[in-house]
Amino acid sequence: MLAQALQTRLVAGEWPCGSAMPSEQTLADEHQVALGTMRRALQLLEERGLVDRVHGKGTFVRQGLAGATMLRFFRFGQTAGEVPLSSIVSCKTTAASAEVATSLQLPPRADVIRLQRLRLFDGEPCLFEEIWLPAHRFSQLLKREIGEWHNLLYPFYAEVCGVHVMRAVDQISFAALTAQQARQLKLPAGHPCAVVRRVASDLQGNPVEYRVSRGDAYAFTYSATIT
Amino acid sequence: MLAQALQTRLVAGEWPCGSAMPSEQTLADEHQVALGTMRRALQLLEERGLVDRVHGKGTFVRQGLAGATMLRFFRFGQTAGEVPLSSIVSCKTTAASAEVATSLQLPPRADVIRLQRLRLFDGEPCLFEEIWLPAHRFSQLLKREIGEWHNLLYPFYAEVCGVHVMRAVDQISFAALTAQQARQLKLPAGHPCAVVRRVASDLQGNPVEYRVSRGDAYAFTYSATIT
DNA sequence: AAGTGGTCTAGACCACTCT
DNA sequence: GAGTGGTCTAGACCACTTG
Repeated sequence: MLAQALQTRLVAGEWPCGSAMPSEQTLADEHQVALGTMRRALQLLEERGLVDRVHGKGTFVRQGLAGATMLRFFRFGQTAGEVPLSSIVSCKTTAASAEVATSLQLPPRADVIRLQRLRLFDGEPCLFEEIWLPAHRFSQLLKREIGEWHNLLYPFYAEVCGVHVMRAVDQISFAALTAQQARQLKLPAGHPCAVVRRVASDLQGNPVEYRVSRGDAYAFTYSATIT
Repeated sequence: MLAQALQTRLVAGEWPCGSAMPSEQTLADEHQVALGTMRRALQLLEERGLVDRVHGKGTFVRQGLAGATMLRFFRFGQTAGEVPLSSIVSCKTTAASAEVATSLQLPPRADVIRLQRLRLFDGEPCLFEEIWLPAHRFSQLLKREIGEWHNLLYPFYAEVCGVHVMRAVDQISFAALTAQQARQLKLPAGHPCAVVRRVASDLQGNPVEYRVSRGDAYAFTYSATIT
């Protein structure tokens, strides 16, 4: 398939994230196919979320996810598009647990960076996040002061470590808060909470972040459409 | 847009649910466009979930949803594809509450059929459902004995009332069980439960069913992908 | 004005399904 | 073998963006 050949070139990094690809005609010539065929292949890449096509401008390699997407699961009263403040609770390098190693496709007890982060709305804690990152790809992160970190991590990963998050899979379940989690969220221990386990991946499909977010179950909301 | 013109013919009921549409060439002639143009229009209709295209056979108007889809939100130990048994708890005609009338786009206090249904796995109750249907479209339902009802309601709606459910929007939240709900599910009152509010619509986009399903929050699971 | 993607044409050939 | 959708070609013209 032509689209697959194009995707291989793209994933190999031939065109940097955010840059414009060659025009349809140029690519068609390079692959020695008709223009219409190349158009169809590029449309497939757009459907797969790998590129953005803009009429009159060109075809661009996607930049990556913005990162404010966790709040689509909760209603805390924030207005649309508003990003809650973040507070890094802890940040240290450690050995991956079995759960973390499996999720990140790392060998057992591999080095990972472990973050704990609290997200605040109106000064009140609303989300408690634990985040694990493969140490070998994120070492640059530790050279930055905590105060320099952005509220949105994904663009920060791209800027500091060159890691572009292109895709995330969220697994939602439900549990009771432990005493430690409850303390962070200023809720009683045992309070019901929604748990979102996320594995984020880069363009090559390699997992680059494992994140577990917890928030008040009664603030949870989500909509899904079946067709 | 050509696809819109085709969709209008389809929604008007020109080709019955499940039947084959005319071939690409025939449709292209009817609309006086080139074959390739009609192909793309049909591909759009397939992306919108209105038709199924089968290589070598033809293009078919979609039958509607099967209906076993509520269990994609829960893990009760059932094996894949297995449909849990249903037990109708009550069935009566009543006046729509504000919530129900709004969801079904009916005038206030319009006549609706109200069902209560328990879904069972291994003899144990796992889901409690309340279902409201517009009385004017589902009057045939009341002429059937409860024992004749199928476990899957959507194909039953189609068979008995000619109503084909093509699309459903699920709104998920969490709450505590009321005493009555808890009794049905054999759980303690106040136990956390996942609530799925569903509005199901037909081909024309008219809402035809409003359903609220409740199950043990600790059995809840769902996966979503962000791109 | 030049370059881009979006739509459309009028064919050709291939792969699949059914009788 | 007849009929279907799937892929591809080699153009034409239009709409949008930028210098």
